[in-house]
Amino acid sequence: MTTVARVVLDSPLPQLDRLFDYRVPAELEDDCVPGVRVKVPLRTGARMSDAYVVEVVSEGDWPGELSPVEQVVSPVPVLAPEIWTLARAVADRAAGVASDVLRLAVPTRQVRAEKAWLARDTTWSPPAVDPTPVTGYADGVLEALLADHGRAAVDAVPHPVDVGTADEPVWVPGWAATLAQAASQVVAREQSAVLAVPDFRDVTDLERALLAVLPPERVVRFDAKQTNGQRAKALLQARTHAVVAIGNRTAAFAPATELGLVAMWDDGDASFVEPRAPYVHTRDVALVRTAQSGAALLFLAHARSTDVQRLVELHWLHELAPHRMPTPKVIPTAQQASAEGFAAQARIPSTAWRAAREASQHGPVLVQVANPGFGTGLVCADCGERAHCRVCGGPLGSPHRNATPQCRFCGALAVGFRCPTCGGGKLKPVGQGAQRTADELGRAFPGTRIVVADGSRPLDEVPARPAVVVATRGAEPSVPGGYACVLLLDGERLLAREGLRVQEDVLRFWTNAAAKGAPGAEVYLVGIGGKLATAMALWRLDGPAHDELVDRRALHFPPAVRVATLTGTDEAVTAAVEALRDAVVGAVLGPVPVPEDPAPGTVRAIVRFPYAHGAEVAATLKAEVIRRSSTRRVLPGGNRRRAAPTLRVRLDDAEPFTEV
DNA sequence: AGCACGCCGACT
DNA sequence: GTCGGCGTGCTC
Repeated sequence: MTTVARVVLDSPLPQLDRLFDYRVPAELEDDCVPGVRVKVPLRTGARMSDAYVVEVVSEGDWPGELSPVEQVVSPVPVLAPEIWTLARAVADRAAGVASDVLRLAVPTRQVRAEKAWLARDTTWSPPAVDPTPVTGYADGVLEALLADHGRAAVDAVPHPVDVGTADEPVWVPGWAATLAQAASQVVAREQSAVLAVPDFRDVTDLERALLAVLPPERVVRFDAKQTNGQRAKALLQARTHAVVAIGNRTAAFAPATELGLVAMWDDGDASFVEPRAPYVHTRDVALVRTAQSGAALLFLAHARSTDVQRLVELHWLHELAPHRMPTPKVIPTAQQASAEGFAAQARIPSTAWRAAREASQHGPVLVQVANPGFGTGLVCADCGERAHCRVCGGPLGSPHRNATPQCRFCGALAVGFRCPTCGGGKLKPVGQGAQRTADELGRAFPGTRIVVADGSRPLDEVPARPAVVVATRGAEPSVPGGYACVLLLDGERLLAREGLRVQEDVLRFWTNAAAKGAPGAEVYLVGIGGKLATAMALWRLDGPAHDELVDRRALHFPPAVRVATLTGTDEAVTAAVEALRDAVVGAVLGPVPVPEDPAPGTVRAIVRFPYAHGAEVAATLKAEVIRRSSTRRVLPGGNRRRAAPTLRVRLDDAEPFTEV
């Protein structure tokens, strides 16, 4: 009887994206177990490919003669069976290659981490954990949902929460407290939780919240700033006992044993879009993983994404909102550019300005602005003409107040600027950045400490003392206990952008800043009226998501439908569109020539299809890609260089719709 | 990818 | 007659 290892090759080639059978030599049988890395011969004996063993069987599928496994690279099983199943399903959903997904899920080998893991004390297991009750929601509702393996869109607690003790407070965002409490419920049953958050600061907040309710050996961190060694260690640690795996996109692939909960904070954040093939969104990974594992699923957010709203309207997700919770007191102030001293200069309506000044006497006030830096550009002070670089024609900007204007593109200093239109020699900024607003507020709030936080000057936390904190959207520092008052400026500018997700994004920026306020703090939404202002004032953020989804359904735009972007030669794209003709919905967009022509003659088409046809569309496209990749084009002119693949496929890329 | 197999032009 | 061009196809 022969032992056969079925392996997945570490290759991005779509035609190799299936299991291959190899004979396991007797001397490797002990180590050649599912999950280990191996080297196997491919095509010719001398050429080796890296691979993972997926299963070991006594008889394979392959009728021909089997090549032997060359080497077991390490006896440590790094590919958990459920992660293989997840990668396979995620790749299939995206018409992609499983080994591309594995590259996201499994870090490269780290011998030190493996040695430490092999030398661990296997008799030790961590002490049992007591569940921490979930606060802020009706008694026991979230606990019951977790115990039932339920799924829900959860409105987050909209202010900071103290999860510490009486002597030592630990202030964390409301969502972080809820996720930590939910995770403790799951770990108390000796099940694991996987929690994905958009950015590094969120991981830090969540870790603090978790360590307040769980011992450190129950928390495993996966984040983008980790070294390979740390990631490899975390990967192995996640499988030893029930843990909470936290982190960014890759956390969704953490091989946590006995999965009881998958949760995401702020799934609408663009950081969840994976930039590497097959470009899967963490939300989709979470959905596939819960479907496979039966774990509970929570999407926490203040402003609901249209994607989650769609799942709510399908009754795939329950809705859960905080119980008897003070919400931010949002006061929309339609812009009155009244010439009222400093307030008008700082483009703050007088009511908001008075409230902010009053609040700044006893606590910090948050002012959210749109753009980083001093301003968005410079114009001639006399005629208002946009100032351009004399060297390259790029836009001029000013990094600091009174600094010499500089080209944004080539960096040339614009010394002795003369306006080509009117000959004027003075420039003034257009647009308002954090620094400029801070300067203006410094004059408007004499004697008050002014703090600036933006991309170039990040600040995680400011003390709960009187101050005015000017921050660009997304960079707002936290305050223990929350801000006394929040001012949201530049809303009109944020909404002026074009694109499918603008409204969703702006609501997320606003609500996430508003939730940094103390319970029931006043939040001034400046210059905004209409439905968005009403939704903010009522703190009912599912309304805009529903309205938006209605519009998208009418237009056949995502996420009402799924989309596939096909790029390649005219012939390949046309043939792929033809192969899909029975599955699509709405008009096919294109094929049209790609403006930024990767290779001459490249075209792009966008097809839209219902979710129900997803598996069929993905399989058809994958088959087309395989067909096209085995016959490659030779560039005209006898060029030895290989041409771009004749067909590339990307599913669920909303980017082409952002400029519609 | 990378390499073998296979069917048409210029050479000893 | 055959040596070799690179189009086509496969990899357990």
